[in-house]
This record gives sequence, C-alpha cells and structure tokens, in this order.
Amino acid sequence: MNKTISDIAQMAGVAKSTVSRYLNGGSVSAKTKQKLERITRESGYVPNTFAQSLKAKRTNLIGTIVPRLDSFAAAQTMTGIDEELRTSGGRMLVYNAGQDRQREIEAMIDLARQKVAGIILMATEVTEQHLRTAEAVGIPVLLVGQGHRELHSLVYDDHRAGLLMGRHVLEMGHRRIAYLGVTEEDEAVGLHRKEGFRQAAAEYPNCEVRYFESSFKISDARLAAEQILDHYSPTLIVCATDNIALGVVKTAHIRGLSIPSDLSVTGFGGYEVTEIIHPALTTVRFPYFEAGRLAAQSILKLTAGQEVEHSRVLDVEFHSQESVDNLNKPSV
Amino acid sequence: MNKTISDIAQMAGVAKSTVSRYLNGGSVSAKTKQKLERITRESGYVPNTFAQSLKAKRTNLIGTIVPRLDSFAAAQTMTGIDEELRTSGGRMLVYNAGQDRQREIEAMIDLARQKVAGIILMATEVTEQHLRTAEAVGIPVLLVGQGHRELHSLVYDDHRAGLLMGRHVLEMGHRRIAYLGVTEEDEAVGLHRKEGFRQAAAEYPNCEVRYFESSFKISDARLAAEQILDHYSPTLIVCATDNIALGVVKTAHIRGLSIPSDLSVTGFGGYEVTEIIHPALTTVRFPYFEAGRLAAQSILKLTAGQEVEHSRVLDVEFHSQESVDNLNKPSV
DNA sequence: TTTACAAACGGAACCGGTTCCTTTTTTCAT
DNA sequence: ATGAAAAAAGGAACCGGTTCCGTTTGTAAA
Repeated sequence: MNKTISDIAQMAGVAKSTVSRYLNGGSVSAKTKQKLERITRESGYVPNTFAQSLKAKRTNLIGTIVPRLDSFAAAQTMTGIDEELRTSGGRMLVYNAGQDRQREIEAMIDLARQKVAGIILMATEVTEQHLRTAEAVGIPVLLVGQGHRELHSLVYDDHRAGLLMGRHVLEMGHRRIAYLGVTEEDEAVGLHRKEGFRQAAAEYPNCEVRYFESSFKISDARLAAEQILDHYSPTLIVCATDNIALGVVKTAHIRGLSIPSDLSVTGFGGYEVTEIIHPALTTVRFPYFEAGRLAAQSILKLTAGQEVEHSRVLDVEFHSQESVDNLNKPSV
Repeated sequence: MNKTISDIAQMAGVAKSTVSRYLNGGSVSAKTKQKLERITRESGYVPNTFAQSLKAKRTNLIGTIVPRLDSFAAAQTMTGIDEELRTSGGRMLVYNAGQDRQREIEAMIDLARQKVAGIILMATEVTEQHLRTAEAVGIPVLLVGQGHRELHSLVYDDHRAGLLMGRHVLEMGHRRIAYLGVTEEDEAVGLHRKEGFRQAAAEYPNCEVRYFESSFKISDARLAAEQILDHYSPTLIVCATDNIALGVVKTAHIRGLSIPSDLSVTGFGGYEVTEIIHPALTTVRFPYFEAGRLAAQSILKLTAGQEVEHSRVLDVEFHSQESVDNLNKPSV
C-alpha cells in the first residue's frame, strides 16, 4: 500500500537516486521535477523516516524527561518545548520518569536507543549516575530547572525568588514565620529558595523563622500544616511551591482560619490556579513556558553542533496578591 | 564509537545473523550464547532501532494527540497511557494539537510518517476529514473522550454525568438554574452533558433552566459569569467543566457572593483542584487516568491485530462536596 | 559405524532510503 | 559544427539490522 522511493522512481521512469535528489533539492531538470511533483502528490508518497535516519544517523526527535506529567510546571515547559520544536520541524518524545531517579537514568538510555537527537531533562536532583549516563549516551543533554557544572543547564533564579519573597513578607511586617520547604536533595527548590529567603530574613534581626519540611504533594502539605499550626503560631507560612501553599490554605480553611487576616500564605511557581482561588495567592512566577522554548532552542543548537552558553539563569517575577496580610496597616 | 551488530559478530568470531538470533532468542549454542552475552555487555552494544524497524516495519511507539498539554484531563490520561505502555515496552510520542482541529489532522499524518504503531486521539470534534485521515494513515486510531461510529473509541458517560448532576441539584431544591456550557461541536462535553442535564430538569416541571455558552478558558468563564449574574439571578450555575466552574467561583468571590449560600456552583471533571479550593466543588469525576490505561491497552491490541470492542463507555462518579446549597433545609 | 534429524551457524538478500561516482545529456562559447 | 564544461541522470554501495535458506555440526537411534 505504502509506496517506496523505488516505486516512485519506476512510475516516473527514472532512477531512485534521482527521486531522492528531487526530494532533497539536488540538481534535477525542470521536466522531471514537474513529473515527480505530480507523481509524488498523486501517489501520496511519504518517505520512510527509518530508512532516512538509518543512513543519515539522526532524527528530528527531542527526548523530554519530566518528573511527572500532571504538574503545572511540567505542562508549561512541555508546551513551550513543543511550540518551539514545531517551528523547526522537531518532534517531542515525552518520557515520564514518575519522580523516580532511577527511571530518569533508564529514560536517557532508552531515548538514546530511540536515537533522539538530544535530551531535555527536567531533573530534581543530579546524581553522579546522571552525569555518567549523560556522558555515555553520546548525545546532548540539557538540564532544566536544576543546574550542574558539567552539563548544559537552564535554571531559574531560585535564590532571588526566595529573596524577593522574604523581603516582601518582612516589609509587610511579618516576624513570626514558618517556612515549609522540601528536601534539600532538590537543590533548586529545596535549597536555593530557602537560602534566598534566609538571606532576606537575616536582614531583619528581630525576625523568627522556623523551617519545616514536606513533600511536593498537596496531601502531605496539608498534614504538615496541621503540625505547624499545632505547635507554632506564625503569622505567615511561606511554602516552597504553590501546590504546598494550596494544601496549607486548605488546612487553614478547615480550621476556620481566614486568609490573610488570621494567617498569611505564600507560594512559589505562579501556577494558573493561584490567581483563581480566593484569596489569590501571593507567589513568585517562574517562566516555565519560556524555559521550554529556550530549552528547545538550545538543544537544537547543541544537536547541530553549535555552541550555547553553558548555563543560563532565567529571571523570576514577584507577584503580589491577596494572601499576605499587611501587618503595618493601622489597626481599625 | 557505537558498535554495530557486525562489530559484535566480528569480535565474537561469528556471523551477524548469529548475533541477531542471539538477541532475539533464536537457536544459539550455550557456548556462543555466553560469549555473546559477555561481549555485548562489555562493549555496551545497543541495537539501532531504525535498522530494526526498517526491516520489521513496526515500532513500539504509540502516538498520542492531545488538545493541550496543560489540562488536567490530558495530563491524567497521558499518565495512564504512559504507565500502561511502560509495562509492555511501548513508548509514548506526544503530539500537542493546541486545540486546533487542523493540527490534529497534521498530527496523524506526521505520526504515521514516524511509523508509530498506533494513534490515540483525544479529540474534541470528529470531522469528515478526521475520518478520512484516520483511514488513510493505515494504522489503528483510537478515539478517547469522543465517540464515533466508524472509529474505535473510549468514551465517558457524559449523558449520565449530566443526569446525575441534574438530579442532585434538583433534589437539593434548586429551581432557577443557569447552565454554562460549551459549543455543541464538542459532542461529548457540549452536547451530551447538557442533554443529560436537560433530561433531569424535564423531570421537574416547575424548574427553569437557562442555557449559556462559554469556551473552555477560565477567563472566558469569568466573563460569562458576569453576564449571567447581570441578567439573571439563578440560585445555581452548573458549569460544563471544572475549569469553567473555577472561573465562575472567582467571579462570585469578586462580587462578594459567598458560595454556596448566595450562589451554588458545580463542575464536571473531578480535577484535583476541586477538592482543594474552598468551598470544595461538587462535580462529577471522570476516570481520566483509567481511560489512559485502557486506551493504551486497546491500542496495543489493535496494533497486534487483535479485536477490541468497537466502543467502550466508561462510567462516571458523582462527587458531592460543599459548593451546592441545600435549599430544602429549614431556614434558620 | 552408519543413518537420520535437529540444532547451530554462515551467507546473502532485503528493508527504503542517501550518497558517491560514473556516464550521458545539455549548454554555450569558439 | 566542435569541444569543453556544467547539468542531469543512472548505478551501485551503504546504513544496521532481520530473515530465509543452505550448510555444517552435534546427537541419538538403528
């Protein structure tokens, strides 16, 4: 049913090398060009990508490894990658690692097997094994959201995000604060954000900040919030991600605390939902979509053997909304 | 750098056909089996999937076409597909159609070019062109979320969802209702849900329902809610999707209406966020994840030439939460 | 020991393209 | 009209596997 290049050649009465040249813009006479144009169109001929790739030894496939598919950040980034790839004829092969470090490794190996031209890895932690594998697969690997000396990367300014958030809430007069973070194994989210915040807090000597830890899951955040509120009475809970903040907000509601008058809450991420919920969540916006676009551009350059800057830092944007109370306002 | 099967054959002192047999479980003596085991391991040999697919004429790739990447339904479904595929060695090639019907067509053609074994299409509308293309590509195409006589499909019981929702809110005493739907071009969401609801409403003669239309976007839903509340004063707004409901809830909050005492709101979908927001949203849960798993199973069967039922209907689950007021309760 | 048959293996064709090299045709200046 | 150079086309090798078929080797029965 599917025609091959030989079929086309036969139908046109030329050699298949001529057809190949026609398809790839080699020197072909106007006459045969016309004839082939007609025949390929009428027969609905589509070249076999395997055969093409077998000889050419490269594809237009870009492998994308995400920690999970159902996360705002991953979705936005993937959309950005896809959109950028489309303009350059690339395709995105998505690999869901399911938040499993080991599966990230497998993913790289497997993608290499599929002969993807390059890999975009949204990593949470970059281990020694990640490095070795990235090296071993022999194709460009680009890190997004997490930096590393030895790999090309695209990171967010997590430290600054923490700093901006810290300065804002401190300016709003909060001095008894709970910081609900995640494991430091995730350097970007767990460490840098916290350190940025810590730096801001250090600028205000009379400020007490207690640090707590949770996972990325909303349900865990809810439990963590219970703990915090049971043993501490902060005026504000700073959450390391918007999802965690959502969990905290939920717990607050259940306890009958109203936000922000009884408790202020902030997040990081700039998820769509933060604008929709009431009160809208004060957060720091991360340019996930833009990161996806840039990642795609960079990986394409890398696969083409071009140089790209080793590490690029994307700026974040503080986004003040309603979930933080201004404690400086004159009491009514 | 990368070894080929010939290299391995040479290193082992056998013919490459022997190596191939070894790799694919043909008859090989214990001795050469051992030798090859060692050599492939030591040399880190990985077969070239192109060469394999070229001859075998098939891949383990399943193309998945989604309307958008950043939707709860798409994310859940993709996760289900991915999880199921993993167990059978399949891979998911994601194609984002960006809610563009034309791009769905292109996607099918392009995926066929990439020689995917089958296509899972999360369609919004199945046009004549979709059918023709699905037929032309010559590989199995499975519809998810939208049914069609001529194509294998996996659909949700949207009519029943509408019915369940209708009965519930009517039982709760609501008689002046706004139904905020979407275009009927989307048969499942725009038509069947509405008809189910309409049927329930017909069981209560003294009930007034006005029908409005919006898009899938939260921002549009917010505007639509403005319109509705300006010109009509329903006790309840039934929204065709959870996202639309979120928009309506936001508008209500901005207007100072409290939910559910001033206005009740419901959605469809069962998105994660509906449990998190306050008040939690009454909705109907659609088994997106399960649909993804089933879709993957079915498409694999289809690619293997096995029979699968032409159309399968997945059940939905009514999920009552806090966003609907009970008007029957004795007034305090 | 011979015979018979299966297991193991080698050789070659093939999948559908690309590319290099050679031959034929066209073009154009002399 | 002739020759040289450029353009166009053909032929064959090649990419890295799989598979078919024929030959060799091993093993068990006669």
